[in-house]
Amino acid sequence: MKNETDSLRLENQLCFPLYAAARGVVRRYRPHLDALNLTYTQYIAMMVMWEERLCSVRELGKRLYLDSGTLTPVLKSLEQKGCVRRYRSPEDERVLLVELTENGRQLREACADIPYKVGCSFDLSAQDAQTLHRLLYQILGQFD
Amino acid sequence: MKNETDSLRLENQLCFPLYAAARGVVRRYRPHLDALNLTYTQYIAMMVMWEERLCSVRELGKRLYLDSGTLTPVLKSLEQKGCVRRYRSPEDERVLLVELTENGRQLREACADIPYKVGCSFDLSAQDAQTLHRLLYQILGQFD
DNA sequence: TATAATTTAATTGTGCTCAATTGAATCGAG
DNA sequence: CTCGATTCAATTGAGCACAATTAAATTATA
Repeated sequence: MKNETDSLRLENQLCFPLYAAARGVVRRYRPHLDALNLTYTQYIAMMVMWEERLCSVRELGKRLYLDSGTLTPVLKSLEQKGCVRRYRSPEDERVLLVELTENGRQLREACADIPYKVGCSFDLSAQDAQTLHRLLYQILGQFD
Repeated sequence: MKNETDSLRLENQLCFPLYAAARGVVRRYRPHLDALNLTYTQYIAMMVMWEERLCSVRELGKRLYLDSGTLTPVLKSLEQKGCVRRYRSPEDERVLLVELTENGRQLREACADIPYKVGCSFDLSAQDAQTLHRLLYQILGQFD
């Protein structure tokens, strides 16, 4: 039987373990990404670029649930590293297109084993991972 | 049958929905916390204080999976608002003790309905919430 | 067509996260 | 007791998250 006291206990919140686990998992990626001179946000942005090759900032933001305030500096940094090109769409000058470069494409091979390595570092059964995946996307679906 | 191509797809990662869902959930708290002039990090710090009343920065950090670089400014801000007091332990001057004030205690009542309100805004069955909770703590347990 | 509304990305400012470093206090081995 | 190691919090610097604002381009409407 829950009351106000229980509801404000840290361990009864969903937000807390969610937030802490997310940061912890990102921390596990860091050593692998450091070696490739990538931040985590740059990495997930590149994941979209590997799938799309050409993509507007807006589309990228929708996929990643991030706005231009976050993406603009991330994409500028990726451009400086030569992973993407950025240019205004000729059809609509408001739209900034981001395009994968050959350099960026090659980075994908270097990243190929990261998910496996990080995945192995977690003691989570395939069944549990799948359940977690499903529940997270169920939550994410409510942010559209 | 998975290959490198699949493993680097955004939607096959666990890290991505975890991170995005965590931020989305925190965003749902924001309007409620804004009304009380609290940030999310201040809020979870207060949750520990409501449970402990007196707690070192180190213990707080262990509970929240945060270090002093994050906590120091958060706790200073909470002190300025009059929610906690901070003072060095007489037994060990290295240790900074954080103590709940009467003001801080009263804040708890004002926060009492936040978990319920936020919880209601998610379409997640009690069963699913419990499963998610279990899986997240299973992951968190690997960060100790 | 003129202008009002909308869309898009960039910018700005505040706060969080984290790694690395610093400095003080304490502890432990000799 | 002394010196080196450890512990603890604070600080610093880099990068991310996000709300709010700005400016330009486009679209819709009167």
